Amino acid sequence: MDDQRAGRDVGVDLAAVARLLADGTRAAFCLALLDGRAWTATELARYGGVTQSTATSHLNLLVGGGLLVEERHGRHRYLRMADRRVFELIEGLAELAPRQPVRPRSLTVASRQEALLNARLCYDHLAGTVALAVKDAMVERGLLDWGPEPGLTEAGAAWLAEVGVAVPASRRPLVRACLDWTERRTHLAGAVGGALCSHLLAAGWAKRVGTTRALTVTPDGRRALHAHLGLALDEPIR
Amino acid sequence: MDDQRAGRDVGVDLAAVARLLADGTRAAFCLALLDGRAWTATELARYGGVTQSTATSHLNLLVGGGLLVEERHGRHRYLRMADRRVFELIEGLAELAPRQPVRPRSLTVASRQEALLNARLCYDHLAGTVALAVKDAMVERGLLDWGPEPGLTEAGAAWLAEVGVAVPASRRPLVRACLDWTERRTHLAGAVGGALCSHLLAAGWAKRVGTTRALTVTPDGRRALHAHLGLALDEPIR
DNA sequence: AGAACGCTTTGACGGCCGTCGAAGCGTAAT
DNA sequence: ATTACGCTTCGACGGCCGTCAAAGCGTTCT
Repeated sequence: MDDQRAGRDVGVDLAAVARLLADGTRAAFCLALLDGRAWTATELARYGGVTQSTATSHLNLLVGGGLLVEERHGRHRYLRMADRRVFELIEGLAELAPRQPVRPRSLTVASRQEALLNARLCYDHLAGTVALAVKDAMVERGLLDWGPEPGLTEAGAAWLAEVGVAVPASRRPLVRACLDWTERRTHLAGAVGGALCSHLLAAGWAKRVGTTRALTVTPDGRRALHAHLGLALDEPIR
Repeated sequence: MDDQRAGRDVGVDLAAVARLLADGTRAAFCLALLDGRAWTATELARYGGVTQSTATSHLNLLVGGGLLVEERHGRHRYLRMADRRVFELIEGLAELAPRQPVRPRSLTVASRQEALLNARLCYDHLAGTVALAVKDAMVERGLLDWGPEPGLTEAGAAWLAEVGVAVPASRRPLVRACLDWTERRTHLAGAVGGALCSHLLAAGWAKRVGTTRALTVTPDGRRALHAHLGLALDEPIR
């Protein structure tokens, strides 16, 4: 009997899916897409540090394997996660993955990494540990509902007005939960998240680090967050 | 700038874990180990259709990567899943994996493991033909959603309460699809699967056969399954 | 003591696949 | 029309890794 090869005849090809994520570049793409947004092929190529041709072949594989879905608009190819199950798969992998304490090649790179983990832009809102702290504090104070369907409370609306955050009216949902790929928790997105982040920058409470997506909270910002949210942020390690 | 390679410096090495499962032989090993038992290296080699030396190197990788744990007893090397997270990872992969049509198994092989095929423990829940029958009946009665994203319906929650199954609250997903390596189909896992199985044993509806993973459904159990699910189980062939 | 068994090590072979540059194609901007 | 841009295709290179046979080591059986 060729029952000997039974293991290879299993009706499900696990390895085919795993192989899609077994490459560093493709894994990096998926980690980037964990933010739930749609990225263009070029953005992903740059993020992964590969040429466009390389990115194209990777993206073909990921789309063909059903992990990503694409939308063509003009000369752009937008890519996003196909399914909630894919999010969960990536999360499961991340849980078991070895954490490499990021090997700093230079001090500037190291501090930039630090800043990225601490606070950064995710689309148009705040991400990183600071974002999580802000969200937690807002939930704590009853400004946000953070159940299965996140929303802004009345107290939250009043608080925004008091702080001076104007939320532009749009069809965009007020509050959304965005998954953070460094912390693997959700932070505040949606119209409120965007407006709050704009205010942080406009009021000089946070500044962008160079041209990257990294942010630093200014001393003014720390004072303001403490005053309005009772938040005590540590000095960034420099 | 070397911000270009930002995606590669993320502190989590997803690809390292995925690479462990990206090989057909290693994937076959993991599918075999999905039954929660400890297999010897030789059993796995035979199951995967490779030589012992090949199996050794694969097992070293899987143990080194933290997916499996080993126990040495005399000249035997026993291997089993390291963690519940590993089970869930494999299940998650199986959900997304391409399905190949199952080719019919020979009668001799089919009758050989009749007892195991009928009902057995898979990790902490029920597996085998009985498990499939239970799952199918639950889906039939609208107690479970069994689409791409399996879930418990309201009727399902009510049914559990009526039957007397208490599902402990945890971060664990309520309902999961677990791949059955004998049937090549998915059965009920997750918190509900575990709780249901506990109840079967606690209520005397099923009993373990000796110290193995095999189960028999008691007459009481058959009556109960018929009453609650309209399930007509045949007498076990023995 | 001797034989059988389970597993590991070593070395060599072969194939798969990720990478790039260059050229090509279609869309959008000027 | 012309240019720029985003993406794809092609061909070639190179490295990684899964595979086996054979020899070796330690344990258990007779």
